[in-house]
Amino acid sequence: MIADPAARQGVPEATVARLPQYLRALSDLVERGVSTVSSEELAAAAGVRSAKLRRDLSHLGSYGVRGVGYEVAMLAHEITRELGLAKDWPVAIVGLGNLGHALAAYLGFTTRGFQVVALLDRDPDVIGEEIAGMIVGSVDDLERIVTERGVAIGVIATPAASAQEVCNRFVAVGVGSVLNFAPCVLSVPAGVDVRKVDLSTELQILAFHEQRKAPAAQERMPLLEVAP
Amino acid sequence: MIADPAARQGVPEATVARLPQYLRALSDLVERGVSTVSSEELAAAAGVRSAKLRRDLSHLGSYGVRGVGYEVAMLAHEITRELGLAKDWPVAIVGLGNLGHALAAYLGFTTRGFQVVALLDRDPDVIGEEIAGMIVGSVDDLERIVTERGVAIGVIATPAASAQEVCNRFVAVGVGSVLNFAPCVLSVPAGVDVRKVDLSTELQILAFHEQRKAPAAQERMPLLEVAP
DNA sequence: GCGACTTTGTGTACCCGTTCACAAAGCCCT
DNA sequence: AGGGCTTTGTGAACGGGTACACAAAGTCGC
Repeated sequence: MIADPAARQGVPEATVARLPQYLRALSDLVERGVSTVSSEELAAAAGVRSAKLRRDLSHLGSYGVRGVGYEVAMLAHEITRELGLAKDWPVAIVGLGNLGHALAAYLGFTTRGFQVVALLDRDPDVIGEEIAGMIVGSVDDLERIVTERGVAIGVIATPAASAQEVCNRFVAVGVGSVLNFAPCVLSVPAGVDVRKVDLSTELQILAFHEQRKAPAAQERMPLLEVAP
Repeated sequence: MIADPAARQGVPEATVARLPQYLRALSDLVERGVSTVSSEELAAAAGVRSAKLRRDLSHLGSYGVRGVGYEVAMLAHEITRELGLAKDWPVAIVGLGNLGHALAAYLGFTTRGFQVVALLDRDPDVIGEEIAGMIVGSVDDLERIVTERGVAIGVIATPAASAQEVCNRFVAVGVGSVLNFAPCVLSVPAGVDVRKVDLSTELQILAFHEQRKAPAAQERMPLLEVAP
């Protein structure tokens, strides 16, 4: 029942990327009133192999009891803390077209660990509009608002042409993490994290695999023969 | 100037995931009228190292001329073909809340290689609405519409509770690739591809890194000292 | 026509992450 | 109290992907 004495340097990036999934699965279990879960069960709920789950959790410390499993509430708490979600992070969203609108609604209601504290757009028709209980401000005030409200994470949902400029302004006033929905690469100084979500990229990857499957009449591909 | 004689078995998954970015960078170059590009330049535009770019392209075949670089239009064409985007893939979107709405608008106008051929929802208030030039149909007609219109790629933007059911129905009528925006894991039979896009997961990963940076008053972390 | 220069394509070494398989460790039942 | 059962945590082997560095291959100037 010792906490985490020495495991505190360096959780692998691949593990970090899966922690949110584990956390979601654990939340489901909490709601269903389950108090204990084995690595096998939790792994199934999160869509991974149990060995991988155990390896991942071992990087956080040694929660879990041999012969029994993990205590759901306690593990959820530990992952929450590890991810830095014990308190809410102030988030600003720039660009409130269709996508920005959806993001504002989604983050405003669904997600724990974050609080949308600013919605900013360039279009005068959009400025002043109320979305998810918050008034859209002008992107001209970005620096002031970000500073005042202590924004640490910026979400960019503008067209690609504006994304780099918005990003630069975010970084200049101390935003350390950027989530980019614009279809372009952003340059940032070292120490700033950028993650990119790109719908067409995902679809194109699917298209690649789909093409391999369908024996469409465009190329010979005697890759493998399946019994008919 | 030989095409691709033997390189046709097995492009690594990591390479496939980057091809869309290369394609986008190449499209930008085409618009700017650039006709030739070196691996160094293209890599910079796509945000990767040149060695990685060359290794990736070598998996497609040997386009590119030593001492000169790659012909932009030709390389773009080859990547397009490799990704299976030579023709448009018919796509269906299920769930037209805020996010589905944004996706429909985005795919309807921006993206090449795909054509939205069906918008489906369960809510009678949404059915019949026009979004991006297309009328929303009833999810009850999913099987008929998907079959009639030859949908190969399904996009799920429903609440998590409905996602698995929609997915099952997609798979049952032959949809081979699913893009899932619902925050849950989907079970599919072998041979079906699922990709997941999850906004809160991305934010949580950023929060993790942000927590490591900010010397917030919650844990000792003398990770690195920067000159003030 | 040839030499110098540029840039690709790749052999090689390395590193991160995954998987296997099992010993260590705790609980439960008798 | 102790043996057997269950499940964790991890050493070790493996595999895919990345980075380095350079030889092969082509262009351009003279």
